[in-house]
Amino acid sequence: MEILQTTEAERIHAAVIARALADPKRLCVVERLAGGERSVSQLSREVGCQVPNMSQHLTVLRSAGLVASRREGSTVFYRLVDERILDAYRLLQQVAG
Amino acid sequence: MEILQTTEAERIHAAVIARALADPKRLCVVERLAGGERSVSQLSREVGCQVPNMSQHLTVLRSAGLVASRREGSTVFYRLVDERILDAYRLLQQVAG
DNA sequence: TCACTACTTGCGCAATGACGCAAGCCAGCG
DNA sequence: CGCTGGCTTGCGTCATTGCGCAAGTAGTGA
Repeated sequence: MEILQTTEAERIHAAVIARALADPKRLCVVERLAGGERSVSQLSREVGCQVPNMSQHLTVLRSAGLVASRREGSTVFYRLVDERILDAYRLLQQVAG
Repeated sequence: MEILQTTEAERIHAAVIARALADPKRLCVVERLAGGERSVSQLSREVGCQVPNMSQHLTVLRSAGLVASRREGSTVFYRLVDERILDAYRLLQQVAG
């Protein structure tokens, strides 16, 4: 089965991804973005937190490379960068189940 | 594709799993355990940390339900509970790559 | 320019996490 | 018994995280 990675740098990078997914609200964001891009205010309403807090969560997700943003007028839309994030999330759920 | 989960409890549970994987040393432990069960002292040697520290990391992994332990004499062996953890880890690496 | 909306950033606080070190626990052995 | 090896637990410290609130920035339109 294996070929699990070797270098410390790779482990650190994977840990950053895991850390980004290690919060219920951020997982909720991922769920929403699975349905297409959303603005910050839209996400903060749907997830149920204040806009500054949502902005911070999105910063975490973006610096982990999981989401990207696009500006349209004064509105910023976020989207998932890689569909495999959803596969990873699903696996987490399965292991959790 | 979706049907990503709905309830807050499920998200919290998935977040606990992600948090358990959100540390390079714990990922290293997962890698080692992919090759079969290991004792605490063995893991602490291979991963490169002190035994008490390793014990704590293993506690985190166990309370997330990712590993289980077995006692043989005075030695405690840990093993992976679910092979899908490795799939999840591999996906994290792929997204990271 | 002014006002308004949308978002980001800074700050302070309480909570959590990782680590080292010391102490405790438990099984096996003399 | 005590002693030793293998683990766990407790404690103190320092860094990080999530959050609320206030302030700052940027685009839009009157």
